[in-house]
Amino acid sequence: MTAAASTDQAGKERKSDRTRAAILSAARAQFQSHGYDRTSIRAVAAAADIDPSMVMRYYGSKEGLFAAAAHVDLQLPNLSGVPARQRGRALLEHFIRRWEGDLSDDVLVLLLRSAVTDERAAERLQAVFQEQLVLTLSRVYDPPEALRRAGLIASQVLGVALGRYLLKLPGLADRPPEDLIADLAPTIQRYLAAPLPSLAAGS
Amino acid sequence: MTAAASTDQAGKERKSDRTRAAILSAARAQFQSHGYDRTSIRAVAAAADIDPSMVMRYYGSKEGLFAAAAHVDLQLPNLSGVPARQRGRALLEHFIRRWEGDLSDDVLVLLLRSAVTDERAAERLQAVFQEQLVLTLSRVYDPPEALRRAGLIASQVLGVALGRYLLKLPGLADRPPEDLIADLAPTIQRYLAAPLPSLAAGS
DNA sequence: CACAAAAGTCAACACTCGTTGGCAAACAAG
DNA sequence: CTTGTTTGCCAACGAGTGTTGACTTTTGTG
Repeated sequence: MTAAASTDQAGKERKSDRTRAAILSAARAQFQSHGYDRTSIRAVAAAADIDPSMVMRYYGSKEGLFAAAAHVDLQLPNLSGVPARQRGRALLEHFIRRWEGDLSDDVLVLLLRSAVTDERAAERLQAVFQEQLVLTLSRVYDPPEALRRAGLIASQVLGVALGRYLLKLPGLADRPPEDLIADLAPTIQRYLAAPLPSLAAGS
Repeated sequence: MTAAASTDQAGKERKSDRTRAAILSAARAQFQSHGYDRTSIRAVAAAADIDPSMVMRYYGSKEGLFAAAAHVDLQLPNLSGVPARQRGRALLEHFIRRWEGDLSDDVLVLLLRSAVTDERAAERLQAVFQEQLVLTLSRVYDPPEALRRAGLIASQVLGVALGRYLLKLPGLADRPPEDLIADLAPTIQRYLAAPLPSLAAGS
C-alpha cells in the first residue's frame, strides 16, 4: 500500500522509528510512575521532545499508546529442570528478578498501577495471569486445580509487589530481596506443589 | 464562636448534618468504585442531590473530602483469647469479614484503589499498616520482628484483596470465602507465629 | 413581625485534557 | 528542478475539572 513496500521485507528502518521509540519510552516512564489517568499525552510528548499531535499520529489515541506500552511477558521459567522441592523458591526468585532485578522492565509496575483504576488495564492483567501463569500450571495440574494454585501464587506475588513497589510499606519496601525470598519461598512452594486442603462440598 | 455554642455540649443535630452525611456517603461510593482521580466533586454532588459548591463549603476541597471519607479502622481482634495454633486462621477470617463480610464498609477498597496512584492515600494506608497491624504485633514481638511479620501478613492480605476485589482475577474473585480461608490460613499462621528463617548477616 | 445566621443555588473563573486539521520543512524519486 | 510523501509544528475546538463569590431562600430566635 505505502511507498515503503519496497523496503518492508527486511527491517529497513524509517526515520520516524526513532521518534516512535522515544514516544514509547517516555510513555512507559510516565505510565509507570503516574498511572494511566495522571499521564497526559502532552507530558509524554514533552518528555520525548516532540509535539503532542505526533503521539496521536503514531498511536491513534491515548488508549492506543497505553496498549502499545503495556505489553507484558512474564518470561516464566521452565521448572521441570528444577528439583521439586526448590521450585517454589525458583519461581519466587524469578518474579523478584522480573520486578526489580536483571529481568525487570517497568511494564509490570506500569500495568499494576493502571489496572487498579482502569478497566482495560485490569483486563490486560487478567489476560497475563490467565495466559501465562495459569497456562504454565496447567501442564502439571488439572484446570480447576491449576486455576486455584495460580490464584494463590498471584495473590502473594502481587501483594508483595503492591506493598513493596507501589505502597512502599516499611516492612516490605526496605528489605533486601534475599531476605524477602527466604521468608516467602515456603509460601510459594506450598501454593505451587504441596497438597491443598480438600474443599468441603456442603455448607 | 458560632451561634451553635448553646447546643454544642450535647449532640443536638444541625439541619446540615444530613447533607454532610449524604455527601460523605456519596463520596465513599464514588471513591470506592472509581478511585480518587476519576471521582469528580460534581459527580459526588449529583449523587447526593446537592450543589457542588456545598461540598466545598463543608469539606474545603476535594482533598479534604477524601480525607473525611477515608478514615479506616481495621478493628483488629485481640488474639490473646485464641489458641496459639488457630490465630492465623482467626486473623485471616477477621480480615475477610472486614473486606467483604459483616464488618465491611467500602473504605478499605476505597483506600486501596486510591493509594495506588495518590500519594496522600498511600501515606494514609501506610499509617493504617503501621499504627494498627505493626502495633498489634509489637505486643508480642520485638519491633524489628513485628515489622517483618506485619509486612508479610500485609503482603498476603493486600494481595488477596487486590486480586479479588480490584482486579477480579478468576482464581481469586470467584471462590467462596471459606475456601480461600482454608487455603490461606496456614500462610498467615506461619507469618504470624511460626519461626522465620534467620537472616544472613553477610553477603 | 424583624433580623441575622445558616443552607442552598447559580454562574462563572482559570485551567488541563484528548483530539483535530491545516500548513511548513525535510526528504526521496522521477 | 519538480513532484509527492513523510515528518513535524502550531493553533484551536469542545469538554470536563476544582474552586470561588455573589445572590436567594430557609430557619431559628428576640
